[in-house]
Amino acid sequence: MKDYKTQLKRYDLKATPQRMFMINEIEQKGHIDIDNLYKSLKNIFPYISLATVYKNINSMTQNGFLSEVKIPKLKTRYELSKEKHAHLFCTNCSELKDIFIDKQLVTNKAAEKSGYKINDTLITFEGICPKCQEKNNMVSTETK
Amino acid sequence: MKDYKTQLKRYDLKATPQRMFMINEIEQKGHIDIDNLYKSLKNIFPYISLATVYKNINSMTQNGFLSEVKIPKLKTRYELSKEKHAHLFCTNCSELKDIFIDKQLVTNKAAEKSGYKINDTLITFEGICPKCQEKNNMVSTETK
DNA sequence: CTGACTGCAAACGTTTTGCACGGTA
DNA sequence: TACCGTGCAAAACGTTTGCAGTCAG
Repeated sequence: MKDYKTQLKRYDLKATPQRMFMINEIEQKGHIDIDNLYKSLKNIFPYISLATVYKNINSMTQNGFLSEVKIPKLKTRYELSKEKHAHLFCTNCSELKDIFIDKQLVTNKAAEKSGYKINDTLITFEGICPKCQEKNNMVSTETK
Repeated sequence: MKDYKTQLKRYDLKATPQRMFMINEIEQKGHIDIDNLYKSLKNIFPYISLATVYKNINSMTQNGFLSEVKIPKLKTRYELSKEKHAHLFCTNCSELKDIFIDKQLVTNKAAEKSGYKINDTLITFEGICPKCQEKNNMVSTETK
């Protein structure tokens, strides 16, 4: 567990217990949406307000401490900002994972073809994760 | 202008005037959000209801006739479903453009590294479009 | 001690729903 | 003619705001 306090200070945010636990929860889960975050927080702070969760998500997202991850047909999830990466989304179990790959080639190609000056490349791969592939195989074997 | 009527029939949807114009508008604009679509429709159908727009967007999105385009910090925009492509988004003027590039290489790399069976690769490039680059240069030249 | 943060309640904006009428096939 | 689609109004949902009290620095 990293030194969130110092990081928050850098963003002029106070290290309240609610906020500390929010960050901890986001790091543990990797990616989480507002509802699930709120539910987790309720276990520790029964009187926490949804408004507080929103206010903190917003303040931490605005200054770049957190990032939004938007995927079609899915509620927005949040993650700690980290070095550039892509996302893997399992359309079967909804798992969302980071993957670190080199985007340089495809980015260069797009820049060349379009004339855009590209500052960021967002990639989400949708498919079936290894675990779900296994499960599907077991099922199709059973039903033979 | 393509034969929307036949396409709609394939999806068991009736070709109402409202729906036909929605599709036409989406094709013209390329990508559009609910609000702007509603405003355009009002010009032709002054009594059209927002509920109708939502209902049609939903029915046409569910069966794949339309696709959602979600970009961080932006309202969801809709486009006609078409062959796989990526998106270019200008963070200066908010233009959203299609770009047809080969995603095979980066997709293969991700599949190999992760073990996922990848069915779709969503890519959005964020940057500055050629027009805005020009404008910026003119400004910086003027103020020299 | 002071300003930022919290919880609560109300406000606000967006999306969905139910219903009676009208239009497409 | 039979339903699906429309418009309207209300409901439901998600998010933001204002305020008074509390806590971190």
